[in-house]
Amino acid sequence: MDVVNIFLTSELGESLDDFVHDHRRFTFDRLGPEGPRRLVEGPMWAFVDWVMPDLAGLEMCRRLRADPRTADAHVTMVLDEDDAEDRRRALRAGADDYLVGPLTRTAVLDRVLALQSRGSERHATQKFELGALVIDMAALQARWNEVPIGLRPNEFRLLRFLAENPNRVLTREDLIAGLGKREPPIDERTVDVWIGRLRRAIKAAGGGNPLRTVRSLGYVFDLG
Amino acid sequence: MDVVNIFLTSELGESLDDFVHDHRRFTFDRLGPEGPRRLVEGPMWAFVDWVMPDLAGLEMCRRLRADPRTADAHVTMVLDEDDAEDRRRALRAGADDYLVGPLTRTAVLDRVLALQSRGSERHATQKFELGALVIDMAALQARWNEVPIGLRPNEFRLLRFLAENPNRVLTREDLIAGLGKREPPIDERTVDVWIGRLRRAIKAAGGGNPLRTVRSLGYVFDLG
DNA sequence: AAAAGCAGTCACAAACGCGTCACACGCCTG
DNA sequence: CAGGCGTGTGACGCGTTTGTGACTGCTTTT
Repeated sequence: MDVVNIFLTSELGESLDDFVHDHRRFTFDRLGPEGPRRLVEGPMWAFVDWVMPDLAGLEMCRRLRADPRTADAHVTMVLDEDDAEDRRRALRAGADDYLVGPLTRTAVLDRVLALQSRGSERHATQKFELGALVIDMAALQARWNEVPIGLRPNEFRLLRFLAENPNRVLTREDLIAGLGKREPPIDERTVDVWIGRLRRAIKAAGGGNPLRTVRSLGYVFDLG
Repeated sequence: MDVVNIFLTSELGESLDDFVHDHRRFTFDRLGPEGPRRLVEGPMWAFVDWVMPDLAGLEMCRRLRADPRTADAHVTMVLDEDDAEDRRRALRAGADDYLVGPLTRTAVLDRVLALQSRGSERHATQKFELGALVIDMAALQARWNEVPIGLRPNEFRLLRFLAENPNRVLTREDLIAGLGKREPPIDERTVDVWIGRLRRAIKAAGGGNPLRTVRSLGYVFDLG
């Protein structure tokens, strides 16, 4: 299930903690002058006050838009009063929406729930997570506990295929076919070398050995 | 001097011909169902009616955003009445701005002149900041730690497209398509030369190398 | 205990992919 | 029209990747 991340510029975040506790799908964080503190996954909403302690709200809006981490967040500006000129400026600065009046708990939740129910289409970046191992299909990169694993193209494909069929013995034939190698027919013993290289790469990144050998049959990606 | 290109969905274009004649800085063209007819250089504005003969205005908005030729145009939607829900939909479909009421000659000119004079307050997609790298779409210039990078047009477009999809492997095919090159079909190996030239230009400005090669797949703009 | 079967590892040659250069073509400018 | 600039392409060379055979050590079978 996707987690919804909400960033706020006001103190309201703390008063929402109980709500977060009850609804684990939500995450709240307060926006500092530099933008979001954490890098998050999933849908994001930002609520930006027109006036902020260290920074004008408009400038914050622009920074959120300029920062690729938050470029596609839904930004709602909070205006003091319903002034047409302010509204225009907010939209121009990159806000998607605005909200008039003080930032209250119900106002935030209403807005988020309303927008969420409207099923916004988001580009779902494919990403596997198998314990400490994360396979990022967009960046074509694998990490073990956030440590990048230096994989060669074939090794990456192999790891991906194994991770897609966890807890299942894959024969050498399966693996060769799974990597789309047809021509010329690959010697099955070559798979052993692939596995060896993949294991070494994972170990070099400080990882364990999720690849178990099943004698006379093949290999398994062990989950848990 | 830059020419300002304006696209319209209504018949208004013809009645603006005299104005164009007097002010050679402006170019008007009517938007067909497929998007702009001509490929133009320089700042672009598009005015899209809420209702269009062959296509819903919202769909046109999305197409303008999706088409790399017009992705950074300033899109203003023309609403029939000031409905909050319509406004929201327009903005979500990619519009930068909206305008209530019929599309008249003065309304168009006012809007364009107002936005143009307001140079600094542009939509956020006009300025990226990725660490030391800043891409200023308005000035069509990139800087590394404030040092301008001498980029040729194609290199600028390439950098822009890469920076818009950070941490994501883009195949040579993606890049060719992303730069809107169709005719004649570009040899994929040409992309290597583009990348090489772009890297050299960045290095010449004292910059690092944010462009990572992913062997046998493509290139990534590395963020952080 | 010997023999056969199986997997891990190494070294190496061939193939592959990429960076780079020089050149040709088209375009605009003076 | 000459010259400069931007750009696409073929060609060359280098480093990396990868499939394979050989050797080794462990396990199972006879």
